[in-house]
Amino acid sequence: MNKIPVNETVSYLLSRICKAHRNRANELLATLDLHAGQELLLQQIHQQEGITLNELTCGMCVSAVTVTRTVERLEKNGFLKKIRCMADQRSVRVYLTEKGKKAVESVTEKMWEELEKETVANLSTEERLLLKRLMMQVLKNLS
Amino acid sequence: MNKIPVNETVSYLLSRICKAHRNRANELLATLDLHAGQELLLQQIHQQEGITLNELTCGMCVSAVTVTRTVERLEKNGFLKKIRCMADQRSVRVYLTEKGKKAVESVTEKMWEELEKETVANLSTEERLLLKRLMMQVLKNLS
DNA sequence: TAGAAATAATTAGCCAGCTAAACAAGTGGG
DNA sequence: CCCACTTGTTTAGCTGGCTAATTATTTCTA
Repeated sequence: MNKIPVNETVSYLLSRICKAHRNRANELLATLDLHAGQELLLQQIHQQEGITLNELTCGMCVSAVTVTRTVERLEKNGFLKKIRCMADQRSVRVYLTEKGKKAVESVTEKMWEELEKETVANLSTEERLLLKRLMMQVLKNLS
Repeated sequence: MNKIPVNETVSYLLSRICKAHRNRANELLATLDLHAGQELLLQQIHQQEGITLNELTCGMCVSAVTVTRTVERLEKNGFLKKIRCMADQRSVRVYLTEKGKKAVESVTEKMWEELEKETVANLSTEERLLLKRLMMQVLKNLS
């Protein structure tokens, strides 16, 4: 490392992209009454009805607290409901409401595809694959 | 777009990397008593003594509220001090303390370089340049 | 010159993220 | 069986992010 200025590093570029990406996601999600991160949680629940908070914590790679609170807010807004598990009283299972199911559909069609389209715009198919490969290496480095 | 599963998109990969990168940054910054984002703010101030909050807002690409609050916390923790500008009573100028100046040095040597090294590990010089180019396109797409 | 418009910062409240600690339930070994 | 240990969730409090509204100051226009 030869003292590259901070603002010319991959890290700096990453933090800038992260912010821009998240902001764009939030813009697209606003029309669905959702916040960045919630949509992925809803999709996880959609893939596994009755998933536990613990499973969500692992699947989302976030802390248990974050899951608890996000789920709380989504329940309050009518997207899901939590039910304590009778087989294991420590566990809470989560189920989508009709509103939640509709939201998941909208997330996929109106939000995620649009976000992805914008994110990889002006990149050829080859460049997209290349970008993915490099990014996977970065993710591996940081995990 | 041919209905790529969400978890195979560049966007999803991005959000995962963002989280991992930010967490790693926070780990490295914890020893310096700083939080992700604060270090870049301190560096901006270091580059321009007496920078205004408004200039920081533009330079950091964040909201004025975020700058106000982060600066508040950094002042409280002794890294900087704010002084209202006499020429324009609306403005606040920010100056690093000795503690703040030392922190900026440490940020560069003990945190940012380490983070960058880990982020681009296992990538050749060519791959790094390529990654930067592709990422710049992504940033441009999202801005 | 006076008042409207613009500007800089702050307040209030919402969000996802985190660590540490606490609480309740479950497990397993002596 | 009993209790130490583990597990799942929640509480408490901190952070950077945001929007909308507010306050004080400055600028601009008629």
